[in-house]
Amino acid sequence: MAERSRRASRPSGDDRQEAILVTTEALLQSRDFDSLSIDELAKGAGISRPTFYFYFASKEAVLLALLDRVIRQVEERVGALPREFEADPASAWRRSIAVFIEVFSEHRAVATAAMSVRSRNAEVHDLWSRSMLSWVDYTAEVIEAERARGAAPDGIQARDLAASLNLMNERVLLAAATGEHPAVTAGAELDVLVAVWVQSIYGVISTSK
Amino acid sequence: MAERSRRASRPSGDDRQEAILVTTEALLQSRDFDSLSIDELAKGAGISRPTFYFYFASKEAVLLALLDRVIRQVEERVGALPREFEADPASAWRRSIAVFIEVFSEHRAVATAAMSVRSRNAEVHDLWSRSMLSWVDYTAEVIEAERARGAAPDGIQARDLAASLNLMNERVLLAAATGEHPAVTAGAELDVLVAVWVQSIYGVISTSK
DNA sequence: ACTTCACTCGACACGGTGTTGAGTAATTCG
DNA sequence: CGAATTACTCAACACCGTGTCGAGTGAAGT
Repeated sequence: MAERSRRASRPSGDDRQEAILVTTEALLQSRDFDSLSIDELAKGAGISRPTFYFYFASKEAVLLALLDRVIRQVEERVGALPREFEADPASAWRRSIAVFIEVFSEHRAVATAAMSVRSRNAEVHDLWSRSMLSWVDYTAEVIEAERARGAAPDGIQARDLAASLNLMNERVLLAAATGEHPAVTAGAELDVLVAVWVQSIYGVISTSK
Repeated sequence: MAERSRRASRPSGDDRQEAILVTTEALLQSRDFDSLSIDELAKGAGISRPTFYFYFASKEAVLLALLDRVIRQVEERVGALPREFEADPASAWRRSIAVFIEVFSEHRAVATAAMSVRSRNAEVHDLWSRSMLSWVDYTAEVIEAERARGAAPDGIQARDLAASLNLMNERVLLAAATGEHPAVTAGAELDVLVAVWVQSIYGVISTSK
């Protein structure tokens, strides 16, 4: 929108804003979000602390901007996926879940920082909530469609199932990203998650005692 | 162990320690853990801020003590449960999961505070991790036993499945406790979680296209 | 009686946050 | 072209919460 700086003696505002974002994500690779001081982010971007406040209201606001980019990326990639569950449902679910895993691990630092800040910061919480909500909606919709066409058996509320599965993914991927214990075997996350999803959406209990 | 205070003019150390714990859990009912200052906890227990440090090294240490009690309670109650999966596996799983839900909601405030602090505090993180680990171990053991006796079909690693399911429970219950969105329909948590557990442990995919 | 031990707090130093107010360099406008 | 405006910058300050230090106090043990 803005036609900017044609050879400015000091870097333009957009550059500095970007520099703050880049510095923050870089520092986040090796450091805890909480341990970052605004002074560090400012210094990293080549500005003073007060100047930082010209661009962002707080370090949480920086994280919010970073998280927003990551979420947009997931949305883009998930949106680009074909919605074909008829032929091979397991593969279709697998493709969707794979997108999360990819983006989550590409931006591990931002994702884990966001998860840890979520409980204290309303904006981060809301942004994440809203995305989760849209993924849960999508999941519930597909489950209902699968039940309608007879591919999946009826059971608990589709929306509750969808919420549980999505929350499971969030937590399992977070555990994997931070190297927590317990966690799913490294590298097996996709297989394991898909197995639970498919099992609980399409599975029936074998009554053979 | 210690034979204490027979009529002391000032309250005994144990009383004050307890007062800090009580005050903290009380404040946590209505307030964010982060928003609590040590001064408030001290004032609430009728002591000065420096005196607080005589009893606890930080407010995180108070939370750690509180969390420890909650975890012990879960362990006690789960340990008291009969381990009889043969006759009615679904009910057996349901009983175990129900214990978590009960204790979790009885001490909602402590549980949610602990979850939000976990990422910043190694001791809280480790304490919780250790408990999760023991629950995952137990779950994996039972799954393997169920597979061995032919009640459950083989599938992904029992330990990975156990980890995923336990992490799902943690996250779903946290979402419920904090009134997040998305969350499972209030009151339906137990049914939903049991459904997913049973389905993914015992279920087989209906191959009827 | 004096020593020791458990406990208490006033006062301080420190570190991080957010704001204020004065300044400078490009840009726009008459 | 020169003046006003806009965009940006930072030194300095006020504030708040943390953690520590060192001097106390009173009960219990010897």
